[in-house]
Amino acid sequence: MEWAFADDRPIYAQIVEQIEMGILSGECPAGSALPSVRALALEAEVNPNTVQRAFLELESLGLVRTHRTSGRTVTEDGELVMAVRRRTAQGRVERFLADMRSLGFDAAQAVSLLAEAAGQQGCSVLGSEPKDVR
Amino acid sequence: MEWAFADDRPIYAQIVEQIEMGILSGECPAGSALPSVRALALEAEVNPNTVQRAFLELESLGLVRTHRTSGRTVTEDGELVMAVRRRTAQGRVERFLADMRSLGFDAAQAVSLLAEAAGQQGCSVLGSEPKDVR
DNA sequence: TCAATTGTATTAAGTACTTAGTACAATAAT
DNA sequence: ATTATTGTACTAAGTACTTAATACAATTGA
Repeated sequence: MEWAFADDRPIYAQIVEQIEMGILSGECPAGSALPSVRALALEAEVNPNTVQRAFLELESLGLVRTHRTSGRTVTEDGELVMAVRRRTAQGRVERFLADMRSLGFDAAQAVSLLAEAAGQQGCSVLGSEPKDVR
Repeated sequence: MEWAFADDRPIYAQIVEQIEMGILSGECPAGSALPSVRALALEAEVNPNTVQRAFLELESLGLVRTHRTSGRTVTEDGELVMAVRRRTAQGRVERFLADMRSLGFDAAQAVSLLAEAAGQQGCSVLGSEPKDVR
């Protein structure tokens, strides 16, 4: 993992998101070990307290389990992981549509632009006048 | 405008974004007047200093002009507005693709999910196993 | 001319995030 | 048993964001 952080959001929140994504995408399989608080703090070059806070949130989400003195592991509840993944994906989709609507692109145009960027065909509507979708 | 703010990002940044979107979408036409610092502070129920800071950033973006004692107006540089709109839209598209990739969806699946949510047809891949796209 | 409105500047205080440094309890490994 | 590693807890300090409360300069408009 790279552990690069933007400065427009708390670091602990970005650690939560990056680990969560690793779990949801299957990069960190169910039951696999996570780095210790101190090890991750060294690797990501942040304070141990910040890592601790991130882990606490991941536990409250149910995605991570703590074993008193033998570190943390990814949850083995595959159902939960899949449910969170579905919900997160749905949220991203809706946020994208809302963002594009704010920019004056309707849903069909958003799909076109995405398909185009995804390497599929599609004529560009990027230069078109904004639609009034309010 | 509604002026609702999330608590995970500075308020001034959210004001910048909402006004910027209004300009980029054409809701606030070129040359149109913007509310005064005090008026917007009242309307959005935030401190005038916070509004002032947001306006300063909009000016540095070139989207807003200040007239010493007669308020602020949207820039009349239509070329700039369109350029920013294109760049912003492209950024949203790329962020969405990156987010979906982190969740284990490839570009084609991202397009499918978006088309589905946009009201068009398309079979759901939301429940599928994550693809390893790293 | 005069009052109101506008942008702007300043100081002070409170909260959240982050870092630094230290310490303790529990358990795994030797 | 002893050592090392783990999670956890705590205090202190610095920075950024926000609010509050004023104040001043410039210009508009009656």
